[in-house]
Amino acid sequence: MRKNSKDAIVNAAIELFNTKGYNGTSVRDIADKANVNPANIAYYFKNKHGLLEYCFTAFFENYLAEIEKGFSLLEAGAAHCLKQIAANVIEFQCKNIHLTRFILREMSIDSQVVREIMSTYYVKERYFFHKIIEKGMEQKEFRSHSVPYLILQFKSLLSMPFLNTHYVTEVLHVFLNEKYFAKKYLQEIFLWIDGVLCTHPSELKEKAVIN
Amino acid sequence: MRKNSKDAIVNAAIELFNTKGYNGTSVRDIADKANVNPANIAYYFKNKHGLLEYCFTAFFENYLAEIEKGFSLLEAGAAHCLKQIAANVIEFQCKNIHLTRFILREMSIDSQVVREIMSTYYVKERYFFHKIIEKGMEQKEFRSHSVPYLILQFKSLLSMPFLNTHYVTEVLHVFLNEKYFAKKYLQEIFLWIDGVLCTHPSELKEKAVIN
Amino acid sequence: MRKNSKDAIVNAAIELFNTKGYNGTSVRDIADKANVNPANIAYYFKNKHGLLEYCFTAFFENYLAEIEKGFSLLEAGAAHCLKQIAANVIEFQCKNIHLTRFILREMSIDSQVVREIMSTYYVKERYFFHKIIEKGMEQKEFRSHSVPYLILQFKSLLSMPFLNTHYVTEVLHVFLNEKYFAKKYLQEIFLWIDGVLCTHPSELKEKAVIN
Amino acid sequence: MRKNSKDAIVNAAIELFNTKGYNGTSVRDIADKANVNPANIAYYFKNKHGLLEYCFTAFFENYLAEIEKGFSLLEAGAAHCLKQIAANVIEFQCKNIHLTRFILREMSIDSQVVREIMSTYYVKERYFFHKIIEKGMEQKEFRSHSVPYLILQFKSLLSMPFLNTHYVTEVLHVFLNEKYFAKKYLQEIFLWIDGVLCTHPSELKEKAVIN
DNA sequence: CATGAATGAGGCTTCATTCAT
DNA sequence: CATGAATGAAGCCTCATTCAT
Repeated sequence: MRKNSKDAIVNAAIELFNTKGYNGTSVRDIADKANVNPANIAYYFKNKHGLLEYCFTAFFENYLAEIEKGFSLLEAGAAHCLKQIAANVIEFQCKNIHLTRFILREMSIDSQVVREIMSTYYVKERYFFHKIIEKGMEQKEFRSHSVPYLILQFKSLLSMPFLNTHYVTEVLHVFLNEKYFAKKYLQEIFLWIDGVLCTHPSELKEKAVIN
Repeated sequence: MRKNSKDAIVNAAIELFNTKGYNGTSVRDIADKANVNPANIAYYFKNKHGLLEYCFTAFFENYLAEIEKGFSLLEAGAAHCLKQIAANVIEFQCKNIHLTRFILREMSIDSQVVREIMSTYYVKERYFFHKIIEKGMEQKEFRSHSVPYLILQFKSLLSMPFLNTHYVTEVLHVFLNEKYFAKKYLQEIFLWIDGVLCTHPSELKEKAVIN
Repeated sequence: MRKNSKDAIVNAAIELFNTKGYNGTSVRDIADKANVNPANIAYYFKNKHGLLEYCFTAFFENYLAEIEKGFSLLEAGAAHCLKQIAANVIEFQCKNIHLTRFILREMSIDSQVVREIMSTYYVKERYFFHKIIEKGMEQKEFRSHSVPYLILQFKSLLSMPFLNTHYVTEVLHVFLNEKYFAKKYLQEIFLWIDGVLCTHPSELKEKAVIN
Repeated sequence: MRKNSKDAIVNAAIELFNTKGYNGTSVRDIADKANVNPANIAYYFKNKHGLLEYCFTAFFENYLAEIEKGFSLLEAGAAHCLKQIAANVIEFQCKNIHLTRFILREMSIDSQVVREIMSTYYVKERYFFHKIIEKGMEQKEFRSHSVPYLILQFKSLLSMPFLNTHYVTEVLHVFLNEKYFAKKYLQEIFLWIDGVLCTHPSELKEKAVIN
C-alpha cells in the first residue's frame, strides 16, 4: 500500500467526491479511505483544491481525446463522425462512471476552476462540434438549424445518464454497468441524430462500434 | 428587515446554493445576504439542512403540479400532452432558474433527502410519463420503443440547459433569460418528440402555448 | 395551567436542575417542561440565574427553619436536641428530594451565589451546631472533641443519601421513598450520636419523633 | 508548550471542572488555561465529553486500586482492613483534591457515563465493602447491622470533606492541605469504626499508617 | 400576562493545513 | 516519503435574552 499512495488518493477522492460532492468531502475522509496520512495529500497535490484540479484535467484531457479521435473521421460524413464521437464518449464515461458524475456535477458550480476548464476544454469541444454540424449542413446531410441548440441537445444526451446515475437505477431500474447499456443507449443517440438532425434518416445499420 | 425574514432567507439561500453549492455555502453567508441573524435560520428551519429540505419540497411540489397540469390533457393525444408538459416545465424552470439549477445539481448527490425525493416525486413523475408514452404507443402515435430510455431522454432535454446555465451562456452564448429562449428551446423539444418519438411527424404548427 | 405559571416553572426547574445540573439545563427545557413561554421565566425571575437564586433561598430558608426548630430544644439536652434536628432535616429533605440533591450538588461549585449562601445560612447553621456541641461537652454529655470535625461528620451523615440518590438506589438497592427509609436512616444517625459523640451511650429508646 | 499538551489539557480541565463544573466550563476555557489550541482537545480526546470520560476512569481506576490494596489485608481483621482502606482513600483523595471534588459532584448527575461508572467501579467497590463487613460480623468483630446502611455511612465519611472543600475551609476554617488534616480526619473515621461498627472498641492505638 | 420573532454571544466541533521528526 | 502533533479559521448550532404585540 506504500506503493502507489498517489493513485490510492486519487481513487479515494473520486469515489468520495462522487458520493458526497467536493465540498462535502473532507481531506481526512479521503486520507482514511486511501489508507494514507492526510499530510500526504498536501505533499502530492499541495491542496485539497489541487487534488480537484488534478481530477478535472485528468478527466477532460481524456474526454477531449475521445472527441478528437472521432473528429478525425469527419471526412467520412458528419453523421458518421458524430456517431463515432458519441460511441467514444459513452464508452469512456462508462469506464469512469464515478469520475464522470462528479465532474459533470461540479461543472455546474460557479468557480474559478470551472471557468478555466470551460474556456479551454469546452471551447475546444464546441469548436469540433461546430465544425461537424456545419459540414453536415453544408453537405445537406443535416437539416439547417441553430447550431448551439443542437450542441446543447447532443451534450445533454451524452451526459444525462451519467450525472443522474441514481435516478436511472433507482427510479427507471436501468443498470448502467450492464454490458449492453452502452450499446443500447447509443442507439437512442443515433436515433436522435437520424430523426432530429438528418434530413433523410440515414441507414440505421450504421456500424459505429463499441468494443 | 423585521418583516419577511423567512422569505429573505430562502431567497438568499437559493441564490447562494445555486452559485456555490449547498456544502459550499455557510449559514453565515446566507444570513449576511439576507440581512438577518444566523440564529434566525435555526429558528425557522431548525437547521441548515431543514432549509435545504424546504427548498427541495418547494421546488418539487410546484414542478410536479406543472406536470400534472399537462397530464390532464392526455385525452387530447399523447404527443400534444407531452408537449404541453414540456411547455409548462420549461416555463416554470425559466421562472426559477437559480432554484432549478441548484436542485438539479443537488439531486445528483447520494443523500437521505435525495433518496426520499426520488421515491416520492420522481416516482410519481415516472408514473405520468409512463402513462403518456404507453398511451401514445397503443394509439400508434408513437413508435414502439423502450419507455425508460425515452423518459431518460425527455428528462435530459428538459433539464440540461438549466443545470448548465454557465456553459450555455459562456460557451454557447445563448441567453436563458431572453424572452424567446423558452419558445425556441421548446421547438427543439417538439422536434425531438416529432422526430424521435412519433411515427409520422405530426404537424409542427402544434399550438402548445407558453403564456 | 395558566393558573400557576410560576410554580410550574419552579417545579420544572427543580426537576431538571436535579437531573442535568444547572448548567446542563436550558431555559427552553424548563419552559417546555412547564408548558410556558420562555420569556415568562424572564418575567418572573428576571433571569435563569434569578430562578436559581429563588431555589436556593427557598431551600435554605426552610432548611434553617427546621434546624432552628430543633435548636429550641437545647435545654432538654444536647444529644436530644441534635437528634431532633436530624429528624427534622431528614424529614424535610425526604419531602424535597429533587431540590435537595440539586442544591447540595450546586453548593460544591465556586460561585458568587454559593459564597453568599455560605456566609449567611451555613454560618448560622454552624452557630447552632457549635452551641449544641459545646453545651453537650460542658455538660459532659459529649466527649471532648474537635467541634468542626464533629460538625463535618454530622453534616455528611445528613446529606449523603440525598446527594447520591442514584448510588443509593442503583448500587445499594435502598429506596429513599419507601416510607421507613427516614426512620431507619435516622437510627443510624442516632447510633453515630450515641456511639461517637456521647461519653456513655444514652438510652437508645430516645423518643425523637418523625411525624 | 509543544511538549505535553495532553497533560496540560487534563490538568487545566480538572482545575476548571472542579471550580465551575463540567457544564460550566467551555472548551475554550480549558484550552486557554492549558495554553493549547482548542482543536487539540478534539485531537486527544475526540470530544469535550471524551475528556470527561478520561478524567472519570483516571480517577476510578486509581481509587479502586487503593481499595483493593487495603482489601488484601482482610485476613488481618475486618476493622484493621477497613481502617487501612480509609487511610489509603483519604491519602489518595488528598493528593487529588480537585479531581476528587469534581468527580464526586459529577457522579450526582443522571447521565450515561455515570451509570456506566456505577455499574462497574461502584459495584466492585460495594463488593469489597460487603465482604469486609460480612467478615467482621461473622467474627463478632462488628455488631450485626444492615450492611448497605453501613456502607453508605462509611462512604459519606470518606467523601464529604472533599466534596465540600469550600464549606470546610470557609465556614469551618479547617484546611485540607495542611499536612495533618489527613491524619486527624482519619482518627475521626477510626472513631466511627470503633464506636459505631465494632462491638468492643478495639484498641485505638491501631497503627494504620499514612505516609 | 403571554407570546412569537429576532438577536448576539458563545459553545463545540471539524476542517485544511503546516511543521518537526 | 511518511507521520503525528499542533494550529487557526471557520462551520453549525444553542443559548439566554429582549422586545413589540
